[in-house]
Amino acid sequence: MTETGKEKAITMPEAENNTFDQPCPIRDVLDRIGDQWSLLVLEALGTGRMRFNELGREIGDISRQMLSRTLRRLEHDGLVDRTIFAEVPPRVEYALTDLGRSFLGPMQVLVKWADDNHQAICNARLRINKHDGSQP
Amino acid sequence: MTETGKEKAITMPEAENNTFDQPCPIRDVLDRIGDQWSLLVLEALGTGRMRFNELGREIGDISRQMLSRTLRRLEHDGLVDRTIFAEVPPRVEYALTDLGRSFLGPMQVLVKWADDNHQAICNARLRINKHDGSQP
DNA sequence: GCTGCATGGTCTACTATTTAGATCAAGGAC
DNA sequence: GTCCTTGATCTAAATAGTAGACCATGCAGC
Repeated sequence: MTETGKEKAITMPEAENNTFDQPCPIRDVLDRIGDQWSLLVLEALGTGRMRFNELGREIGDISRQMLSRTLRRLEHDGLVDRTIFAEVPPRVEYALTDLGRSFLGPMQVLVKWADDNHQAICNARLRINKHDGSQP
Repeated sequence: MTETGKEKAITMPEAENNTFDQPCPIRDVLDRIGDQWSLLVLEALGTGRMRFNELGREIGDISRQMLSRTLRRLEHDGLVDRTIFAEVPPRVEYALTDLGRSFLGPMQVLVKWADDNHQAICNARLRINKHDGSQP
């Protein structure tokens, strides 16, 4: 079950879904950036170019595989640029492209909302929502 | 090995993480709305109040379990309001709260970006990114 | 009177994704 | 010679998500 001959996304990172049969572009784009890590990676890169492990340290709790995969996807989508320096030990730097930078604005709006409404959300969470069907 | 600082108790819907030891509110909020489904649910509810199955049909490919879980979480976070009508067959309607509605603006910005840049992303995807170590 | 349908979920069994940790390659420090 | 560094990748195990069966309830049809 674990290593059966199914070549899925783990074994073939290159063979991602390239067919754009998504009816709506929003859905298509949200499928990519709406995951756990992409926003965080883009936010981290918003502060400037970074190396792989530096990025991992900045985000804190991302596994190397997911960092690698997320970066590859963002690069593939044209949001992130990857530069390899032929040094030893190897150095690889990641930076936002123009397209990637254009995303910072919308993301900042989102982050601002999160910041502004964090307290309200905390309050809602602390209020025990008992749905015992209290019908007046 | 068991729990090293990061507990995301999604497996236990009742016992959600109520401790706010997240250093940054952005991270805390993004952990909730930055998943596959929350955005889509909020977007769907943005058009008006809806019943459970209606919502599922609108989104299309969400499992009932995830829809239920996502709605419960959004309700718990105070973004969505749940109204049960004591009828048979049972009727449950979901609607955005004021807090939930306040999120529509930021989301629209995001959706607009997705819409505007969908083509650029498609172009980037179609361009085969071969990283054969071509250093300048 | 009994069966079947509709709704809003939940439970279970399976599948897919994510993680943790080992490993790799290659040059430099010791 | 041995170990350290970096940027990954591979494997095995844990976790998250899916599809579909199932539940309760009142009414329509037989």
